[in-house]
Amino acid sequence: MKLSTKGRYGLKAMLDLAIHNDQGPVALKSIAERQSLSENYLEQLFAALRKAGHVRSVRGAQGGYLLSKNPDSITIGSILRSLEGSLAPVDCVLENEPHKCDRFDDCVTKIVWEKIRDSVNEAVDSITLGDLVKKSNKDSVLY
Amino acid sequence: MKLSTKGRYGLKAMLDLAIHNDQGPVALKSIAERQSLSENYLEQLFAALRKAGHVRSVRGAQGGYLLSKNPDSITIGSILRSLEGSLAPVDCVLENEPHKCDRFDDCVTKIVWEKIRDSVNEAVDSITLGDLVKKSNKDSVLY
DNA sequence: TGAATACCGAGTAATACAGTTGGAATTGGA
DNA sequence: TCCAATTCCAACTGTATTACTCGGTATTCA
Repeated sequence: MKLSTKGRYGLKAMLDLAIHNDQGPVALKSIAERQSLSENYLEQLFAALRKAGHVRSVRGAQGGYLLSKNPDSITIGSILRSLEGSLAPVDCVLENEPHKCDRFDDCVTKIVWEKIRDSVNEAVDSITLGDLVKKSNKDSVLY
Repeated sequence: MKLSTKGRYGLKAMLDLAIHNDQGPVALKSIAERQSLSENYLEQLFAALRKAGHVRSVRGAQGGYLLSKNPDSITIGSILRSLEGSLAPVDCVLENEPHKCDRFDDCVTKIVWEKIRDSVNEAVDSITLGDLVKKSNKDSVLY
């Protein structure tokens, strides 16, 4: 039940971006340096975040990434799901296209998986990127 | 954020055991056959379940496993945690010994990880094995 | 024009997962 | 008393996933 580095690094990077967003496009290089992450790896994560509509890019010199929405309207859940895929604990209760097994209709353990899925989604959808920005100390590198 | 087969198979097996528990020791072979699982693999899972105090074993011919407690007092959470380890989404918010990073005290994303951890634990601890037994159709193999 | 950037696809080393294998110890029943 | 059925245990192994790296192209600002 561990999150992969995609979700962990991606959220850190999005928070970094949100904090520096008002200073024009933020280059991945600067995020990578501040957060001690691989710039090359961040490229992959931002490709997914861009496809999900969370960020938009500015190419060329002095380019970088900008949030495409207000931080208050970006939930942590939408960020994590765009990077990790569904947060469902097993494939048979995927939100969109559940991978049905032959016992699907009579499965009792499914109750458990659905409850986990729903409570995780509820938890991460109840926090926005804006919430985290407000809680971080903008003058510090520590967040 | 997927559960491994340990948690999935282990819960299935525990439910199977709970349903057949009143008929004396249940051999892993029979659980494996009913649930289409590897008997050898189940051995590993039951070693963990035994150490956690959920089942007790009877060795020798006609031996097998028995629940060591009433199904109503075994939470799904305690089963899953004994098989999967902590259900925390990242190591820095492990319940017992958090793996602290150098930004631990000022970390904002930690808020998210703690919330996920707590809501997963709450979800799985609110269901007992007894609840699942009551919901399964004992006459059917389908559960 | 050149440096700085995003963009893209493929390659790779390390790790974790999902078992298998071979045996030893125990016990009930023929 | 011995055999078959079972738990118990510790390696071993193939496969898949993760967490990146690498090399190159496209774009844009100064």
